[in-house]
Amino acid sequence: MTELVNLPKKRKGESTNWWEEDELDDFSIQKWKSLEHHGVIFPPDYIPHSIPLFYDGEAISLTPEQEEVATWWSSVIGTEWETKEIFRKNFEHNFLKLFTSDHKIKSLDKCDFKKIAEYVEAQREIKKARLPEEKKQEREAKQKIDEEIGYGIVDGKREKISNIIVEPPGLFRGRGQHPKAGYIKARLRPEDITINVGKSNLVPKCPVPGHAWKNVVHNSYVTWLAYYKDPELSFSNVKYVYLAASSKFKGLNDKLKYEKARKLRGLIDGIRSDYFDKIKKDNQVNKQLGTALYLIDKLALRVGNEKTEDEADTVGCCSLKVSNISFKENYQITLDFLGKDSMRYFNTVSIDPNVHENLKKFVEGKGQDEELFDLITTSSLNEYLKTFMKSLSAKVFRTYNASVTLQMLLAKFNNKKMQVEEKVQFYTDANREVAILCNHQKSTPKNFEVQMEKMQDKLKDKLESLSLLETHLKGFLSKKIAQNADKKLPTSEENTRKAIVRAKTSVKNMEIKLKMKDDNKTIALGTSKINYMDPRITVAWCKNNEVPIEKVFPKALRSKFIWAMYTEPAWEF
DNA sequence: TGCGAGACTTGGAAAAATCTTA
DNA sequence: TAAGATTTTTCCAAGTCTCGCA
Repeated sequence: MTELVNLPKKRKGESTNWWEEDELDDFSIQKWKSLEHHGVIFPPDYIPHSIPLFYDGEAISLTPEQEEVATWWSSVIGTEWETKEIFRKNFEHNFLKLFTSDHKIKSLDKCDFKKIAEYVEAQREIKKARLPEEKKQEREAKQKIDEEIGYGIVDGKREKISNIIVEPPGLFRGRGQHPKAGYIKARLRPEDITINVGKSNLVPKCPVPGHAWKNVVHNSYVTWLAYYKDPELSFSNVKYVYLAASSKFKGLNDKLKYEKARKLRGLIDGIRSDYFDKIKKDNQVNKQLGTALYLIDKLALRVGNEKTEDEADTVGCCSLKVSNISFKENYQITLDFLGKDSMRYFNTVSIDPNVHENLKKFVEGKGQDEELFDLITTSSLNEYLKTFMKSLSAKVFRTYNASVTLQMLLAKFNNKKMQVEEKVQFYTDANREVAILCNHQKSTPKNFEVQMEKMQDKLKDKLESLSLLETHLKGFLSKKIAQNADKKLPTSEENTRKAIVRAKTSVKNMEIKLKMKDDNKTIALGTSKINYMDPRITVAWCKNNEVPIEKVFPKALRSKFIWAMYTEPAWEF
């Protein structure tokens, strides 16, 4: 077999790779013994441009603080954020708070940001028009900083950090109908940052003169290097600074995740028969547990934790409402709800008759806004799962089903003679099935229709030249001179035949490309690749079928899944 | 038991990088 | 060889799930 993957060569006796170590220290308890890093860095200060805002036609000069916020709004103009009601309302509320109560600015509608927006646009153009040389210099400067402070040292090993620059201030872009979208994210200071380093390691120097970190801790039971929380936004989550995906911390956890899903594979038959028992004969609580788990297993739904009022109103399995389900003939149901990131889940499926009957009962006598599964919680469901395996939880089913589906689909491959491109397409088709199962969507790309038309035109051209060649060939066969002899057509019968073969391939490739583009229009393939499908399935398949791994895993994924790159061709999930 | 804090994974959009094409 | 298309990476929002506390 050819060497398909460029891997670091192992030296004799060397075992510095965590995935090759027989005995891993108990990672579930203590994560590290020594931890050293440079802390975080802050985005550059705001540089005022002194362009006024116009209010009722009158130029109003702004303080730097007001101006910065006005500039954020200006950069939103022309996007859908500008007209999004909640975003607009919250922004107005928070923007007006920056002015004293006797200030004449009282309403966003009367604010004219045109001049600032022009400035923002001009800045964009300048950035876009940078010469390649400038871009290169910028990139190199960035890399230098990254090289200097973008790494930490964990137990003596140098590891990449994923996010050393703290989040810049700006407008909070909550998805869907997030009730707080449009709020102002504050500029963070060192006094907002808690640093985590080893007790005997150097505490990173605060990069802002005259300031100090909020706190320095030595917590070896966690993997974060620092955390912060926006001091102004009560609803905002804590943000952590972690090592990059290629690190041991992330890689080991990732591997453990897939191993857990593999364990589930061994238990799945028993679990399925158990939840079918619950579905059929137990009491109401158990009926709901069994039914919910059935949906999670069959449809790869998320578990659906309760949400607070400060979040968008989305649901998962346990939080489904009566309004999200409708019943069809032949034991079919339609689920229609907004899931994570307010992505719509809309699916009509045939389900088990007992489940169908249960669901109908759960809905009986309830209002549209009431919970379908009112007797269970995500905690009680996960507790039920713990009876099968200590570490089992609902999300493992998504990992398990995604991986099993990929493996099953890839196993159907039986044409090693295919071109690599066709093999990759086969893989992509399998990937897409998984993405559809997990409901990973993306919005239709800009200009999609135009691009499709262009491709259709090209295909038409190709078909035309093919038929031209075929006519030309007939000319040879009937010993007549072809009609289009003036055009550049092959001068011999043999060459014409060859040209026809080439043209046919070209047509076929174009058709495939066109179909792929259309099929992938709203399907996001990356999420399942990055998070759900065990990479070892992909690596083994690639090795078996002589597909270079870089055709399916780009650089970042290859280093994220470095632990899976040595997988044997015979490996199975 | 219910709840919120805390830590970690998962997610789509946008930016940046790279490839393709006229 | 620049513009456009496509792929890859970055960004940061939004999930899951455990744990400790009242």
